[in-house]
Amino acid sequence: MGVKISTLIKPALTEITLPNLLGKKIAIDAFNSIYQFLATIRQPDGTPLRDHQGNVTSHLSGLLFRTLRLIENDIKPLYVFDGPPHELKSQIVQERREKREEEKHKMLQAQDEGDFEEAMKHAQASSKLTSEMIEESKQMLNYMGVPYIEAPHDGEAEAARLTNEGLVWACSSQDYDSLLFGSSRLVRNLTMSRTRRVKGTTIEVQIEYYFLEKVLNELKITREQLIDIGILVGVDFFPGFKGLGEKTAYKLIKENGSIETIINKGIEVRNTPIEIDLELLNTLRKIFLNVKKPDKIPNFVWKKPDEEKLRELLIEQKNFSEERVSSAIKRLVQKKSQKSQVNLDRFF
DNA sequence: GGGCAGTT
DNA sequence: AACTGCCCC
Repeated sequence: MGVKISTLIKPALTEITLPNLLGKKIAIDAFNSIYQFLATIRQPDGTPLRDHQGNVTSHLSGLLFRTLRLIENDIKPLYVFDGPPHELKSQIVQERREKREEEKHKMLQAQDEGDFEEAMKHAQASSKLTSEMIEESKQMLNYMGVPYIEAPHDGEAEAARLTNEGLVWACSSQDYDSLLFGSSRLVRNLTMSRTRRVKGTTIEVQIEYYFLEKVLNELKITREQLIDIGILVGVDFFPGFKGLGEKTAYKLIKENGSIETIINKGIEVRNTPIEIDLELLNTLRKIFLNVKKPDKIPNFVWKKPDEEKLRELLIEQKNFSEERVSSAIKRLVQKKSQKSQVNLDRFF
């Protein structure tokens, strides 16, 4: 659950395709990506893919084939995992845990009643990434020869830092938080652009590219003000204010400049004055503005896959079909076809 | 989400 | 070649 500013920053959106990212290193928010696979790769009644022992394997299937797709398009993925969370995040995490429990009940109920569509909805909302899933994802990436790092704290913060240090070209996540962390470039929907079926209707899914400078120029605000907007609507470290969405938050910041002014003027939203402890406000801003550097500079390389280990993990342990794994490995090892460079100078 | 085969 | 539907584990 990232910061809800999608409508606000839409005017700064640039649509791109995979060939536009040819040769680029991309820091992928691992947690966000793996969670997405776990939530979406399911049978029509909401049941995820499982191995013979009943362990969920949806995340591995998604991660394997997505990563493969990127490599085939000459994109260099680097997965960034979350490190220990900030103490302010724990509270929000607890709330999400409770919400998941509720959703699980609703899913089981819907399955009993035979309402598969309803079951699917709640199955997705009750998805939980376990530490085992994280560990085996790392292991598989290792065998694939794809690098990953663990962030000092927030994965998106580290991905933003890597982008701004020039160690990768952009970061990729479905959430917009990396922009608050100052990332100059954010890529969303990092997948083959194609039509997808959502609730009976087909929609075109395009890769989205956001350039922070363009976002700030369009909105005519500073990054500090973008962070204030985030705090008002809610971020991973603070729930925001009830009834205060992105439109109102933008209007308030545009008119008043900062949260302090809003507080001082005693501005009310839905008959409730906006109040936040100034020390907390300062702490929240610092989380986004002073991203901690890791103790040692991350060193990442893309290697040849370990075919034997990959086969052992996926075929023997996770019961993937031999044919699928063999073809995946073949694609992984094969010298990538030379793709024509698509000039994007006018955007970048 | 992505592979793949069957269809137009 | 584009599109649809089913399956993957």
